[in-house]
Amino acid sequence: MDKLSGDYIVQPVVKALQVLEYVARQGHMVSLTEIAQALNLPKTTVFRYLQTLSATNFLEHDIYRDRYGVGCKFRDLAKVDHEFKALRELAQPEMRQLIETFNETVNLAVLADSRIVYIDMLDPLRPLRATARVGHRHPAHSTALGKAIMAYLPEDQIQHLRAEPLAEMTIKTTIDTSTLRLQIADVQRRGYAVEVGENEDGLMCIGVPILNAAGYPVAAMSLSLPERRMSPDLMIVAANALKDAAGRISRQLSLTIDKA
Amino acid sequence: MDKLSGDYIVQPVVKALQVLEYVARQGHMVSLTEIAQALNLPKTTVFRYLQTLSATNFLEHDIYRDRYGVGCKFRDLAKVDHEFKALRELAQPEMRQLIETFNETVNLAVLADSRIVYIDMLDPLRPLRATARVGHRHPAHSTALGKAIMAYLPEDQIQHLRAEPLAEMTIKTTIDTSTLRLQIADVQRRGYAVEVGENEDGLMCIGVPILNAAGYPVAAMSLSLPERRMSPDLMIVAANALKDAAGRISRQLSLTIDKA
DNA sequence: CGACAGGTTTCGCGGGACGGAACAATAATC
DNA sequence: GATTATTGTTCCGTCCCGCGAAACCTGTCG
Repeated sequence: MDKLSGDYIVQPVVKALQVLEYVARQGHMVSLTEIAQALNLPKTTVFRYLQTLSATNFLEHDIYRDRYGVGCKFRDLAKVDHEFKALRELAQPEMRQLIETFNETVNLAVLADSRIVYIDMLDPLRPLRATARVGHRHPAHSTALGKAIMAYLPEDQIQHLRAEPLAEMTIKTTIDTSTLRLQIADVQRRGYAVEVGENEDGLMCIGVPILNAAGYPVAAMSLSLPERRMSPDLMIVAANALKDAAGRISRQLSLTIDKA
Repeated sequence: MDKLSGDYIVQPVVKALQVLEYVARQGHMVSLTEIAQALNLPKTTVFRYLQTLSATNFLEHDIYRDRYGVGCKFRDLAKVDHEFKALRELAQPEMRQLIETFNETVNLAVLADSRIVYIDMLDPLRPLRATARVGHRHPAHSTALGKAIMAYLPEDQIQHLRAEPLAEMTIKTTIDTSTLRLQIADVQRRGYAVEVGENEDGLMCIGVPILNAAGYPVAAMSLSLPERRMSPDLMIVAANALKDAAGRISRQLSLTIDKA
């Protein structure tokens, strides 16, 4: 009971989490009284927490035998977290390798609400570098990351992404849907996406998708650098390096993640 | 806001869980203000929940960049739950098969605090049947389930189990440590454990271990029946059926559970 | 039928959760 | 480097609501 009683510690939350923990550790459904005795809490109090935890689906209440077990919300969150963690950990060594090879910013992103979200990033120690940060969002159509993911999405989901008009990030941003469609076809053929100054002036990006076992693009990885530092040779080398790295990540993901 | 406002719903808990959920779903570390805005809650309130969730290790606080992510306690619980769930689901069909074949009680149990805990159970529809229920505990040394697990435990852990004197459940209970040692050697040789009237008078039990990929006995499965219904023939058949079933479960467990 | 265990409801009290506002620390901008 | 903006932390008074003892209900067993 050291740090669990500070000024900013909310007691109901602490106790409810104790209940949650106790239930999860038992491995079988448990009764109200058992929990109350094990945690030295009044029956009434535990009852309220169980109601609350069940209402939020963190616990599940078997009404018939009045027992409580772990609920679907908890399992959902655990799964989501597990997958993100696996993705980031598998991508990490590949990203290190890439930044070491090219000395340019390497990004990892996923699609959320029709936009891409950066979930990891490695910056070189150079003065000039990309300005995006982990957690920032950009439109899918103006980034190589977004184009890479879109190219491997089922047709109906692509449609959905173009429901609202395409935002114009810079003068070069592709805002015409039929042009975008052609670009996506290119990505499908080549296996990587390129964007030059469409998202931020003077910056370009090469992006590749990371696929799960079912071939669905769960994420994308990119190399981001100033236009002036690009050359045709570098483009080929970088695109291939990215494709190889993403392929390795995809393959390992399929092994790690539960199919269920 | 339907069932989240009933009489027995504790508001602080509901809101803290919303914070937890939001953080888990982002896939990257997030800031206080971002959470507060996303959930339409006052900064101060979110601050308190974050402190509380961090203090309990459900969240992790990166002090350097003031960002919050999923914590180790949450991941621990998720892992424990996942393993129990996998065990129960893989064992289920085998247990069904066994009860169909023998029409006697089938038990699934794990070791906790030097005692075995029943985590699943299938009863036949016969009048005479075992009285234990899911969640009940018995001493390890007086049950076939416990002996089966002990026989596959590393030596130092077996020692630990015999630290306190062996409780005498019935007149037949093995309370002599050297006798117990001989029984365990038998189990190691045969691959299954037998107990007759040691835990409850008139009842006997045949138990087999379920091993994980490392060969550690994570659980045990047993067939439990009245002594009078047993015969030498039945013993052989049942022991083999149990060993086969447990082997299949063990093998599938190794595939399902993350090695990490 | 009476006793008992386990879950649910009631109710009055008082602590502590609440959140606005002030403050501090850090980052961004010029 | 000065200034502004942004974000995290602390303070404090209000009042709500979380608390828990006790009463109540329900099903089970001897």
